[in-house]
Amino acid sequence: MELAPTFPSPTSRRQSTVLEPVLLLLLLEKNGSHGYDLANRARRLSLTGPEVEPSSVYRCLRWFEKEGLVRSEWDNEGPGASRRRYFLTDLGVKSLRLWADALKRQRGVLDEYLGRYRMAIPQAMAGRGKQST
Amino acid sequence: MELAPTFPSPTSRRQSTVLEPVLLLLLLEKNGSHGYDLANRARRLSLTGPEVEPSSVYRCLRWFEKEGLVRSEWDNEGPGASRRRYFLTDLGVKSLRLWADALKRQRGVLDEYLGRYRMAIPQAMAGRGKQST
DNA sequence: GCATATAGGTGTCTAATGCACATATGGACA
DNA sequence: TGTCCATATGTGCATTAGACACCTATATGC
Repeated sequence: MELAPTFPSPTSRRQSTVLEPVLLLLLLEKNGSHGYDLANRARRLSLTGPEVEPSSVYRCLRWFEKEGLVRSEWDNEGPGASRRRYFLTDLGVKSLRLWADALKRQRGVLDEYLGRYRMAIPQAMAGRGKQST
Repeated sequence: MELAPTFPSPTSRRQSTVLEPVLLLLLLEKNGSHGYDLANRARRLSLTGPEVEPSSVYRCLRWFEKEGLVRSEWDNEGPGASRRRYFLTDLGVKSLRLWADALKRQRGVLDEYLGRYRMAIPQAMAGRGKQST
């Protein structure tokens, strides 16, 4: 548990609870991506801050493959170390669709949350002596 | 990790990673709430489905108190078992404000995610033979 | 030779939390 | 009286995610 998301964070270091839908979308956008590239592109879409652990990405991708959401193949072409390229399966696309539906609902809840927050916070500010920020 | 949020969920049962801001807002809306009531009201604002474990709520509230985000007092008035009433402290309000800021950013990321999803999904549907739904 | 960027991992420990279970009060009802 | 249910608050255990440290390998620049 965290005091607040971007706080000095007392003990916890929990990161992306929502890596899965991000990786699935990035694969939909560019099928055949490899882990290192996905880890870099995931930062822009990360719901929990711009930090994305590459090791978490690799593990997630292996889990995807075990569950049949992606298949992979080695790519030894080009310079540098070999890349393992990942490709979405039909099941992967289906999973992504379910994730997207859930995230739409989440956005609805988020809107309700923020609306209620805006309704409730002014009184609290007044009642406690108008703290700044 | 989950295949998808509302899937038959193979192994995991992870619930609300975002209980904290919900409870803080509910306390702002009705200061002096008790855990059982918060658990019921939290279902409407839960980002991960309508299930909210009361035990998680109680544990979260005790953690809040330990961290100084709330203070509590026993209420033996009225019928039934005693309630422990919780009151936000200034630190609790501050934490809520930080959470709200983070959730605003999250909604921005969510918007980008859903926009990119809508851009990318039609091609995938066409390329794979227009699956239904 | 050595650092750095790219690329892909494993091992381990901690924190979150779902589930089962324990406790107590008071009302309904037979 | 006894039993059941709703309210109300918790604890203990086992599973799980994930942060961090660490390891390997290739190619390029200095």
